Amino acid sequence: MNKDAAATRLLLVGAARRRFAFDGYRATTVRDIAADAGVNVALINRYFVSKEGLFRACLDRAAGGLQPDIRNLDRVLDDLVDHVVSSPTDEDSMQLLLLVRSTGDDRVDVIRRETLRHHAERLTAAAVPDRAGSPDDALLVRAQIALSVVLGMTMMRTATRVEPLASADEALLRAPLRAALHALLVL
Amino acid sequence: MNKDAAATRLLLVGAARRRFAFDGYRATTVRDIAADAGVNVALINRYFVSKEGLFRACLDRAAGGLQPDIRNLDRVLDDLVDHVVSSPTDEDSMQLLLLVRSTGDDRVDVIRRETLRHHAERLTAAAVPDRAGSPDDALLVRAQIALSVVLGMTMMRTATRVEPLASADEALLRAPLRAALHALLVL
Amino acid sequence: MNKDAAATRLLLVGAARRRFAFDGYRATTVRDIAADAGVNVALINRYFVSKEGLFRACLDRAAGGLQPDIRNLDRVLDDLVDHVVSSPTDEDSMQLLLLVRSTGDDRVDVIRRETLRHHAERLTAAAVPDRAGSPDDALLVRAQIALSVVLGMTMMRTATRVEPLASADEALLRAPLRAALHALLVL
Amino acid sequence: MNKDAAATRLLLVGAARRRFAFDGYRATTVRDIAADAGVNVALINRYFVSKEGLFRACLDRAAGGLQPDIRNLDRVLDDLVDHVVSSPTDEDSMQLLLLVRSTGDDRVDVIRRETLRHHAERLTAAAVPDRAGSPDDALLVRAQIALSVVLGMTMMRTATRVEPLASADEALLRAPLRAALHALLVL
DNA sequence: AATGAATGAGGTTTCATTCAT
DNA sequence: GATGAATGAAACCTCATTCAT
Repeated sequence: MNKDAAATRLLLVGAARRRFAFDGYRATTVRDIAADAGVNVALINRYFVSKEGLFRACLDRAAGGLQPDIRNLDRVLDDLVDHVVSSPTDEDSMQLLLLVRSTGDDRVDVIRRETLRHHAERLTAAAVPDRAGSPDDALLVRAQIALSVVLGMTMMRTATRVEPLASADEALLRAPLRAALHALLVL
Repeated sequence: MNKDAAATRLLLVGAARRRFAFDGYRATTVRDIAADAGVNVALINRYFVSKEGLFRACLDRAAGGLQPDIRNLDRVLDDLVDHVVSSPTDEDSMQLLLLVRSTGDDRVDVIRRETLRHHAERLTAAAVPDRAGSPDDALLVRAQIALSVVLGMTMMRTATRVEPLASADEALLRAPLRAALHALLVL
Repeated sequence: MNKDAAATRLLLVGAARRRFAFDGYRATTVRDIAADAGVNVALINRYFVSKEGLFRACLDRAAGGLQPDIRNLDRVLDDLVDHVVSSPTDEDSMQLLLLVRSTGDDRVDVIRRETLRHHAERLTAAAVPDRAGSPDDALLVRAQIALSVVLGMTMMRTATRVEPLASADEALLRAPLRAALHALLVL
Repeated sequence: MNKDAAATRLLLVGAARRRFAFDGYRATTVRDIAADAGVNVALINRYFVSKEGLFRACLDRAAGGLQPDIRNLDRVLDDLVDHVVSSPTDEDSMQLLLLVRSTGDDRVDVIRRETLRHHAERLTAAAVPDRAGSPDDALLVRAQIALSVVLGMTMMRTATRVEPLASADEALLRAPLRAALHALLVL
């Protein structure tokens, strides 16, 4: 019995992120999460009020990752590629998946969409620094397509687990992925 | 009160495809599907044994779509692009989404993965006709990344509905999407 | 297995009225009610949406009873007395108890209070027919005190079961009860 | 952080009486009581073993109130009337309510019934002093009906809050209430 | 003595499925 | 063949209580 509340919360959020990202919101039960975290189910409600509250907490942390705040487009592309190639193993790789997992609650949906839009705006800022303030739709669409690539691949590799993509070596992934992103973001 | 069994089955599969693709497997209830189809709930079990059986029937039909059986790579790329731009409105646009919706049943998962792999092989065949019989992993990976692009965008447009991507005009989508696919499949 | 929906609803409402009146809203579980009615628990939600919906349905029926729509005050007093003396055995005797059982839901509380007030107004109309339209507070208070007597005794006899009151013979109850009501309503 | 155990107990019993009387036993949570008392929840179990133990402690104190140990019937009637008119505000007014709040535990029920019966006997002693030792059922029933009046009105005024009764002025209540009690207890 | 963390039992509700007409 | 009724399993959540500090 661990008597550290903060640690327990982290345990729960960690377990929840994995389950939500991998199995989807509806398919994961709070008992699954609690079992993974090794704590009692009731603590989910105690600390996060509801299953949805726990999901929201996962989103909050997820919003932190995938932050390309550098002005160097090359570095940004590298980050995106890194994000994908590390996907089945890395902790952060599930953050993007969380953003497409629906809970059925409208307020959560709004947060999800805003977060995704925010990421896209950051990408456009990196791609066309001089027009950073007011990106037009054409640019945003390109950025969001780029995010779609990352998202689609992460799904295929982690959730759907299609071979050979899922267990493909880093060497096989980097070149084509970078080519695709390059075609989208470098004008 | 439709006395034509075959027609009822079609009605159910149609409604189920929409629901499964859009809301996910767990989030859609058989009552939703039956209501959409305008038939009695019990008929789902009568005709498809179980909810999972209905999903399997949707997969069977889904496997039929997205068949690039032409040897012309240009046409194939056009088909993929068409698939995406028609996504929120078109009936067939949800077929790919079905392939990433998990049911929790392992046997269904196998079918899903095989279908996706099959699609990838067809894509490689179109890309490199002379090596059609035995594609190497590098080619398959490229094809699956291409599918990931289509898949990721379809999710963003239909399920997640991120703007401006979701309601972007065809004119804004075609060029970047085609560029990305070109970078992936044309060597 | 009874396949008559209307009959099942009646069964449930009947069992619920007894339980709610006797044990109180919070103390009665939907499983208790379903067991008493001899039907499956899920039917409560099917037919009445929620436990609270079932309670509301009980209130609706309860509102029908205890209707002294006769202009003869003597008859009205007799009715009230009858209501009390029949209390532990009679079906209708629990209707007044329902009106003081709180659910915690504010909307239900409003209904309860309105129903009680409505009963009081009817009583005043019987007591002072010529001022039926606009009873003043003094009259309403007297009527509500009379209702309190009926209510208090019903509680004591059915829920609390204090002896000798609970099993007191009709002969012992009528005279004092009627005297009290007379003192309240006959000016 | 009160270091005085006795004071903490009083705080808890006070808060519990209010909650139990007003909301009922099942509807009040031990956390509510602890919060009202401003102490930690675990102390309820520490000092009173269980929620039921706390209720029992409330009953013990409640038994002390409403003691018409005077031989003057007029004074006794005044006390009863006072008890009712002071009901929404006064601390002691909830003591009678406690006596009709069931916990579901049979042993507690016995205590409750005995306490109520005891009160009735005291009333008969005041009404007919010469037969104080062995009251017959007819007298006890009259006394218990009188208690029912007080109880019913207290419920209507505090728990159900029916208007105009709940906020009726003392002047409007005294006369009819005394008339009813007089009809019951003065032979 | 007091507190916050943790637990387990039990409550309501949802939902896929089966039964009977 | 089709329908509404009925069922049981399981999900989320609440809450009294116990544990460890």
